[in-house]
Amino acid sequence: MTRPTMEDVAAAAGVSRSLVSLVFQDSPKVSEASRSRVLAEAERLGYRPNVLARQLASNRTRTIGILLDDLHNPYFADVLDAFEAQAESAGYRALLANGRREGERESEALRTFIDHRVDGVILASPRISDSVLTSMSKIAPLVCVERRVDLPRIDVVMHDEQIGAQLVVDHLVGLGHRDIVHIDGGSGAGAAARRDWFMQSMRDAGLAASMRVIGGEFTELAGREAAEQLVRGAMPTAIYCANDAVAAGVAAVLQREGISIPGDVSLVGYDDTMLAKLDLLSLTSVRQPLAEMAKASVELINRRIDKPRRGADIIDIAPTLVTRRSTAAPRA
Amino acid sequence: MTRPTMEDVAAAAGVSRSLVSLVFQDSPKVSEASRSRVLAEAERLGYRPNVLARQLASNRTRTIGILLDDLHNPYFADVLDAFEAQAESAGYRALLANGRREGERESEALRTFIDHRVDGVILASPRISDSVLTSMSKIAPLVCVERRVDLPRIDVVMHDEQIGAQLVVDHLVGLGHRDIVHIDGGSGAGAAARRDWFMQSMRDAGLAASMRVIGGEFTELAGREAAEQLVRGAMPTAIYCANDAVAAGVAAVLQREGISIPGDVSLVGYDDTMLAKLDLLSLTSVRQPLAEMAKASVELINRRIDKPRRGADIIDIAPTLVTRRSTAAPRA
DNA sequence: GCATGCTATTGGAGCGCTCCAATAATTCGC
DNA sequence: GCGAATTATTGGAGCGCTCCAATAGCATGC
Repeated sequence: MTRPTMEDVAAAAGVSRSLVSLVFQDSPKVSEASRSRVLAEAERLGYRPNVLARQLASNRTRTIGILLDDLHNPYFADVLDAFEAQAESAGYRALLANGRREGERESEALRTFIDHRVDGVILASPRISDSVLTSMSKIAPLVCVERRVDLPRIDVVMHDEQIGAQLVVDHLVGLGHRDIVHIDGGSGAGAAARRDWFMQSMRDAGLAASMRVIGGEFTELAGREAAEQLVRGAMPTAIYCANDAVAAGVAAVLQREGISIPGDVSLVGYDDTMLAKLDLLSLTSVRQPLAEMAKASVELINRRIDKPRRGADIIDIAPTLVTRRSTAAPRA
Repeated sequence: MTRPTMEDVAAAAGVSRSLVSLVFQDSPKVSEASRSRVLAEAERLGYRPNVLARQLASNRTRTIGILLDDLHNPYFADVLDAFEAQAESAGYRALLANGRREGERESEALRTFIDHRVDGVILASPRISDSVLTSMSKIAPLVCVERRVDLPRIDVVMHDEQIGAQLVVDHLVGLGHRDIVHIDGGSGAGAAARRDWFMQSMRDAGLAASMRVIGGEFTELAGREAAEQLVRGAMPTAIYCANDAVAAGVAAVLQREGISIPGDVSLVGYDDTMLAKLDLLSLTSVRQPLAEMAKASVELINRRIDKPRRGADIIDIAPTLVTRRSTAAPRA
């Protein structure tokens, strides 16, 4: 299993190793004749450049690390798609890691990225402590997505929670709902902002009196528990959930109780994941502008590579609402 | 952002670079005094070994590539968990890649792994052509999971489809079902085996006459289409789906038609993904023995590193059935 | 025909590490 | 207390590449 090196290709093509190197760097100052001869020999020998050696010599890996909090959450599969595509179109290779919802594991993965000399790291909803983030940010450019850190050299990309809340409330109020409950994400990342903007939007709509918030978490189980509570007490006409998983839990309880969606209650989720698209749920949900967020993130990394000591940027991008069958006008 | 090297640590600790190298390899032949001095200086300088240089010099990366067909399918998140954990406990680092259900992309990702000199690659349900597999297998050890290739040097790990089918049929027949429909996975990987063993199990149960198969695919949409067909024709008492996504599609149609699960029809899925666990579905499903499969895969890679020219192994591992609320005795 | 300015090619140093053979320091038996 | 055996440390070559300064080749202009 010993593989050919540049030296071998050079010898076969009757040129120097340097020339072969230039060919594989797509250098314009190689004659057409040499280029094609080298490529032909490389092909014949089955030569592929050794990325490790290349990276070591050039001190540039052209690789971005993408750290995802939880690959079990279908939302992160969407995040991955968008970010991987952006990294690639900017000429980077993407390395993935799975944080499994533990700050400790995430820190470990971040260190692994740094050991591999990635040019930058994108952290999606990270749980890593500020102190680890700070020390790592001195070594490589870091971008936090969907977590609003306030640290000297770390850029942040968010989707605009205020607009998300407004879209939901406007949609529901437009349909005629007044009695709206929000099941929140508890202490999860972004949960507080989501809840606060819901309340603000309700107040703006003049519905401060009829708004309610139930404590939850970003899980299906939390959705079931919150729904049990509602079923036993006063049902609203619409339920706005912290994410799609919560909405799935709510739907399960409502179905069991014979409460129809959207006939009796309208249901709204957040993140527009695969769950929302299931025909079983067909859930109205807020879609994050992942493509734009990804684009902004990669640009921020490029900017920080050029200018490492720049102050931190915070970028907010507007989400959209995807309406499906889970919302309708309330019963008259 | 210039980082300290071994040389710097050696100078600071007053020893040679070789000694520092030995310390970071956990060599037993370093005196306790030197070891602690070196580690202290490394810590003080914030030194971390350059993985690239290490890998280049040692010609061993201690890294395994894990190639997943589709990160949007929650099944692969489970696969990832199991395989990543196994790789790590065997002392490997795991690199991930997302094939996005396209053979071409998967080939590209496989090449990237190979360029990075991974010690081996685990391919989960790959769509890569046999010719690419063959040529890559000459460069690095490859293990195919859940795809039964028959190529000289490529080991295969499968879960046992025959047992899976038997578990399902035995469970349903045990509950009293006789009229059972299978919605198959069409041309998807493993679909044929799943269908064939269903038919065989039905025959073994003496139900050859009442078994039915409907053509489908491994998607929710396919499940809805198949269910529409059943609703318009003769409903069975139990439906066994090629995977959980298909079952979710079936459930959506049945719910809309007011057909109760499991009151009117029992429903069984496959893969025991997050979908099956949703309370909304609470789906009886076949669970693949991912931990064992992962363990076997890593062992096969180790064996092939030691003995590259070994014949190909095929390993089958028995799945289990997870029963939930979607199955019950048929109406009398 | 010869300096001039090109462009195409080359050799060598160096990236940060590992590994090996050689050397230095320590321990042990008697 | 001395050589042998053992243990700890070192220098140097080499992994496969990039990058730079130096050189070779070659058409121009006069």
